[in-house]
Amino acid sequence: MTNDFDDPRITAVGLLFEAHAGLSARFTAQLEEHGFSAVEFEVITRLARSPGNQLRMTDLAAQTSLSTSGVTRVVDRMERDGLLTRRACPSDRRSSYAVVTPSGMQRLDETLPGHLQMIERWFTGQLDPEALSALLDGLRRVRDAVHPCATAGSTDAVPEQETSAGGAPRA
Amino acid sequence: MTNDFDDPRITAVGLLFEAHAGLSARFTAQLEEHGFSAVEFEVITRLARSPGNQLRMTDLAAQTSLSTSGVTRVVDRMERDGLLTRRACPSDRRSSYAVVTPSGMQRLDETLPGHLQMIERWFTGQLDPEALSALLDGLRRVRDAVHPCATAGSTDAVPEQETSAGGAPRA
DNA sequence: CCGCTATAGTTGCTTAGGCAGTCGTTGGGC
DNA sequence: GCCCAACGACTGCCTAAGCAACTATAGCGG
Repeated sequence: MTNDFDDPRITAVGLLFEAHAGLSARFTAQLEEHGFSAVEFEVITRLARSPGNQLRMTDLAAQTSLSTSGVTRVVDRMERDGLLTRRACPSDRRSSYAVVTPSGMQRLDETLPGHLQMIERWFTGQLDPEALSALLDGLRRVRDAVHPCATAGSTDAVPEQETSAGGAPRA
Repeated sequence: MTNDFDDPRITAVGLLFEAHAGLSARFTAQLEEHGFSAVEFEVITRLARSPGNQLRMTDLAAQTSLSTSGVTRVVDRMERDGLLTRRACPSDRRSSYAVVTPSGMQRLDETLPGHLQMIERWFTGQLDPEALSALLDGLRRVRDAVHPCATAGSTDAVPEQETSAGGAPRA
């Protein structure tokens, strides 16, 4: 059999993907304790850090890796659960906003500290500061290269904010 | 609003997840040109690098991040497409092997060079050697920490092989 | 040797999410 | 002011995949 499967490039990808999968699993477990799926948590987080705790559906789709129909459905669920509300956009009657409800903010506040602990425990705390920053530098380079322009979202509205989870200002 | 959302830990995770998402998207596009989904490619790769180009269904489930029922269905599809076959396990009549067919190997051989190019183009080639190895070191540390023991798979059969995509021997 | 528990694989049911098509809205060209 | 292409959101239909239930086998204890 061809041994191309042992190529170091494959190994590298394997490492990245497994680290991602492992972290995802840990996070998912903790988030579920608070009634969030990973997607829901991402959605509510993106909303919560946006001005007015709201975003237009399309922009939300751009910032998450969901399609617009995916966003419609997630917001449906979260609205049903009382975490979000839809609000009509006054300036464009086609658009609507997804807004975090007080109850949603509360759930998020309850969830966040634990989530940060998980990140520290399984990710950032695993490395000494310089190793961590080397890792992040590398990731940033890769991220910028593959940047699907998907995560950037609402690009014309906030051109320089990049990803906002890995935005230039502090990353 | 609480500004915990700007926490550098969140940023770090964002970076890792976005790099992953971006690479996934690139790879998926290229793999689809050869008729593979990402999952199918992972499955056939794991099989192809196993002795005899085969694995028991359970071991395959352990090595991929699929459940056993997930594996059943993927193998169903790939068998239907002529890429794999099921073979009864002589020593345990409950088990069955998934085996890569010659046709499957051929498709894989056609796909692999392009895939390696994609990896190089979007990932490993983005960094100079030392930055890359720093990145990989960091990822390995994280991966080992979160190691879900899922990707390790067939642990009792091949205890030291780790993940085989990021195995110790060469990673 | 018999039965009991654990294991391998499959299947029914359910949910998530994508694509493509629809409907209402907008804004530019004339 | 009118028309039409583009856009935002939503819905129908489909596939993927997980959980739990089920079947068949294995291997151990008595």
